[in-house]
Amino acid sequence: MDNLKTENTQLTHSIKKIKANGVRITPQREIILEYLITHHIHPSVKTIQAGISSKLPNLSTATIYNTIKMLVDNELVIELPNKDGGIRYDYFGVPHFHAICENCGKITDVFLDEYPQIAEELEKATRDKSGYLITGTKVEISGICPECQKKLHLDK
Amino acid sequence: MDNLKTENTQLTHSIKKIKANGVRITPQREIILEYLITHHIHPSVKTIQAGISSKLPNLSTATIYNTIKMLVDNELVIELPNKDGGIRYDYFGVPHFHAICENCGKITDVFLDEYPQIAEELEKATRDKSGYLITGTKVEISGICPECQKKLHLDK
DNA sequence: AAAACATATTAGAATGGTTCTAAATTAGAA
DNA sequence: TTCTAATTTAGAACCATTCTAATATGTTTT
Repeated sequence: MDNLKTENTQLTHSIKKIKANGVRITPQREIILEYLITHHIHPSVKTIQAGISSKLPNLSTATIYNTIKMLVDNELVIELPNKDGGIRYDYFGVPHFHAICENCGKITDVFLDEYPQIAEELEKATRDKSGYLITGTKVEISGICPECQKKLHLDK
Repeated sequence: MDNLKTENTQLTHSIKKIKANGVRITPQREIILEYLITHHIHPSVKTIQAGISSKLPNLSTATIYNTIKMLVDNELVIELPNKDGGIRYDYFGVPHFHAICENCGKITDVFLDEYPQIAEELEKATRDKSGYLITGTKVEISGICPECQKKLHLDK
């Protein structure tokens, strides 16, 4: 497993980064962070809670929300609010954007070599035209995923 | 006012488009649509309700939600879910993207000549890499707006 | 123009994700 | 080890959105 080493490295680096900002590391925080680094399913709070319930059976939802807020503040995680009022989360190690299925809600990562340049171009335009101080860019493509195309008989 | 003619045209065209899809035009629907065409403030449902309360004092929130759903289905309006659990709406006449202020929540339109090409490039990559059937693209740049930069003493 | 019917509107209740609160616990510094 | 501020917890509160069932209305047909 090549991923394992990478993910361990990411965990170590992320924890270092958090500590450097004067934030305490608790077992809850480490386990939530590890879950996000090792699960690229853009989980909701509920999904995270279910995913680590064996390790932390008494974990409060408030703790998950607090931890995520901390991770967002430390620029390790981004929030993906959806139309159903919920929010899903994404450990943002490598820059990428998202395709979201309008039928089943699945979120798919899209990695594109040119993406960082494109994001920079959009950010520059925003800076120039609106005077914003930019902190981040999010691209979301809506559509129907291959599985749902089949289900809905939309496939060729 | 050059805008006035444009906005009237947009209203007429939008209503025609809706009717063509077999949807009834009611006073509520027309007033909500007109409000969205003439107010580029990315309003929430509450803001819309307040904005047209003089014309429709007894308007139910359910009607606003229903109307917006219809307008989204007819591709006249896009939804902008935010982190606070609310959704804001945008009449999407001319393609553009958004800058959102992390401090005050304001959403600012950014118009860029190259944007349609950039969106197409991102959509092509998504089609090729993920097999999605694409229906739309959303770009959101996070940052601090000029006013909040001043408030927060972040200005140069 | 009137009747008929499917569709839309309304008020208020229900839902459910997120935030708040106050008490108990704990990480990390001294 | 002791201390203290930060964190966690359980559950209540909040609030945007959705649902429901009764009422009203826009279109089509006669």
